[in-house]
Amino acid sequence: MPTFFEYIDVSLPVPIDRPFTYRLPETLRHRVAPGCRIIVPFGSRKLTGVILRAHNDPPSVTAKEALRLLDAEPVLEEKLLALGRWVADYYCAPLGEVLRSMAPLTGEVRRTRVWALTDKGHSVIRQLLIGEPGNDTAVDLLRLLEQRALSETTLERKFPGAKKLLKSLEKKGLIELEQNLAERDPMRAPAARLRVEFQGRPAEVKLTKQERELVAYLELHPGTHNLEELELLVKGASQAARAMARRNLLILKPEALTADTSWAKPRHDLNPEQQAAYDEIRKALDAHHYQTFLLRGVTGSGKTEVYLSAIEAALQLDRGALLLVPEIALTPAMAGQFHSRFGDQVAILHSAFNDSERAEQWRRLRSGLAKVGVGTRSAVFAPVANLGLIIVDEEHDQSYKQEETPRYNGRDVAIVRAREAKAVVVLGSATPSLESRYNVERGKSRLLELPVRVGDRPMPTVELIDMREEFLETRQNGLFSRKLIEAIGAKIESGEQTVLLMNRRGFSASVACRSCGERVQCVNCAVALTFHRRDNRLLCHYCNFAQRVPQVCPHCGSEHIYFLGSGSEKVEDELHRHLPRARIARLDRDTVTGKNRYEQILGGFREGNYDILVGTQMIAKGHDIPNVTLVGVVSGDIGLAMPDFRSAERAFQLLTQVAGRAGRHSLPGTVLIQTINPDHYAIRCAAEQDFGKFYEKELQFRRLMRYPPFCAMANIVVRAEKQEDALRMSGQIANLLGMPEEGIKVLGPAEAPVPRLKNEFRYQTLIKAISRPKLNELLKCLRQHALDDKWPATALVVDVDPMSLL
DNA sequence: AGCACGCCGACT
DNA sequence: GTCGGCGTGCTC
Repeated sequence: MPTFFEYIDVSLPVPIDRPFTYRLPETLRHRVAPGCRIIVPFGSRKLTGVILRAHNDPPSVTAKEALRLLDAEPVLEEKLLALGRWVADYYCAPLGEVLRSMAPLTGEVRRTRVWALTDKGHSVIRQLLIGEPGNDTAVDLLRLLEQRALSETTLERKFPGAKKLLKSLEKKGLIELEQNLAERDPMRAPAARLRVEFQGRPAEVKLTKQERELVAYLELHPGTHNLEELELLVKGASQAARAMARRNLLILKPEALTADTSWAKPRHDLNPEQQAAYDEIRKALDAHHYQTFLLRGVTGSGKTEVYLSAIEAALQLDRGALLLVPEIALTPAMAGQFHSRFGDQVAILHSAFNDSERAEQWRRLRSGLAKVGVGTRSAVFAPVANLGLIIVDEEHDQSYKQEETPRYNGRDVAIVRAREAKAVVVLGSATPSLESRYNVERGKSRLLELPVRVGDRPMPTVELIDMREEFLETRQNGLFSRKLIEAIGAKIESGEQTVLLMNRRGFSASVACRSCGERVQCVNCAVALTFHRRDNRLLCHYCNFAQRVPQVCPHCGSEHIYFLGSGSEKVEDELHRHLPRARIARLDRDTVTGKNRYEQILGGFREGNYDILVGTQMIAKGHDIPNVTLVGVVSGDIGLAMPDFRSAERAFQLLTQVAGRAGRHSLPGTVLIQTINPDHYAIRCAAEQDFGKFYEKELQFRRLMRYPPFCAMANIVVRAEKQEDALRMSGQIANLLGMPEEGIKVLGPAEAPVPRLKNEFRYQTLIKAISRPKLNELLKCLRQHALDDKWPATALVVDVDPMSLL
């Protein structure tokens, strides 16, 4: 093996599924290795890619020279690179895009384009300076650029309408656009993630009023401060601090991930069921074999304690561990729990972190400083050394599936990664996915059960309320049954709290015309707009398009507009009417506006500032709220009618999870589910809290219909702005799949459930295959066809193992 | 996906 | 006449 390489093959984050060959400058020839990131010229751009191979085979085309190596050590070590290849192959995604979503550091280098003076520009401005002070914008602009190259946005802010001016100056050859590879400026991080360090009054510098105020405060309060908190105490602190940091008058550094340890629970002993589950996991860890476990524990059965003990066991064996959690579960409180147990050995990986924060966590794991990674979906790629254990909490959760290319499922990637690493996987859930549960029957996974709640707390009692009967008895088509209102009222009297699920946001589901029956639809999507009363607008829940409520019907001009169906906003509203004294909080995407709003609202509820928490499915996954003894479900039916083979499973999971919010501490809980389908098995099984029965029923349906887990499935969507293009392409799909071979079943192509989305027409085809390789082969054919026929890069969407068909 | 190059309508 | 619209084609 030569130690000098002239060429490298680089995978780039572009939808062109092949590596590109570059020549290495002399200085880099002995320093490169597969898995390192490198900056290369690509067309007129500069891109960061990952080196796949270093070699000495001259390419057929002349190779450009690579620009800059970013890593001395591979950022994606061999096994992770192999995992990336597996993901690209299995999910039919370009390798470059897979690697981009694996290595968070790719974004560390930001591409900016800035306007800079040309040599001619420099000389022109010098001549002008000799003359009179200019009063024309072009001159001012050039003078500004003489000091520093600036981005178009910055210039536009200083000189409104600068865009035109810039173009004409470019024509005159005075300025040019320059590629600027700026390292991400830490000072631009949000205030919440910055800490101010002050070292005493600077000597003899002019400060603005705001800066003086900031200095005054810092002098009175020595030590370091979080910039966001400072902002609340000193007006304009953020701006002043940033300005001062640029002049080196104080130091701004990224906030260390200080965990909130106030929520850490003392370690308690495992109960017999937990101990038994732990023992099994421990045995597998000791054996150093690959093994998957399905840990099915009812809500409140203490799965987390088992996780913590298992991680401890892995650490004792000197192996690393990964814990994956759903998006919504990774909160400071959760991070705190792990921090207090494992200290600095934990690295927290969250998609909301910016690149430098993520890079820091990656480095800690890679260097072995941290041995436990805790994070959301993409954390499955975290460089944990000597990986021994991967835990996937709430494994059924939809957020493990990435809904953009590469459309991987973090849970499934975890299993593949563990198999290669001879590691143990623990999939935990109160409501496992059908696939995972079925894998137990197939012998691919071992079942561990926690059938009772910790501390012998009883399961909540669940009652169905038949809203059809309610209507017959009251002749009123209200949102709430008498029973639910009475129950909530009683809880307010006794000082206990209620959680109320309404799984649709907004005020009313749609707006329709009494005269012609048409519903008001989104201009971009084939979807009814939802009325949001707070801002008195109609909103599209798919593309966020908003419009005023029309006075007359847009179709027939009639004035008889009316509102249909209800959402969480209306639930809150009507609740105020029924229970005027109740203090109500609402938790949905409309009220959770900022990063902290979710915690704020939930925190306020936990502290007892509210009697009732109304919300969408967000509340089903929230944290333990001790004083909640009543859970109400306004409509258990929403979602059941969705054209999706998983709708029953999802309804069951949601109802079971939300029911689990009731009575988790010393008080027993009650759950009231309103429904017009009380006989539907998903609803009945949820009411009986009987996962086993639901599993049997649902499995029967899936087997009959040959849905997963009884087939390998993919959803093919073609999309185009023009309907004719979309139709043409889907016609070709139909031709290609017209005579499917044995073991392949094709449904479609047909209009997608939302035929128009974000201004694109969409047609979809479901493919069910008896074997995974057959499916994969077929999908490769389709992709090849799209390539040969020169379809636009985004026209074909291949979703392997789809979670949602929308 | 970007981004450049290239060919047709409304403006100084 | 030009500016600038976005269709088409390439990226080692």
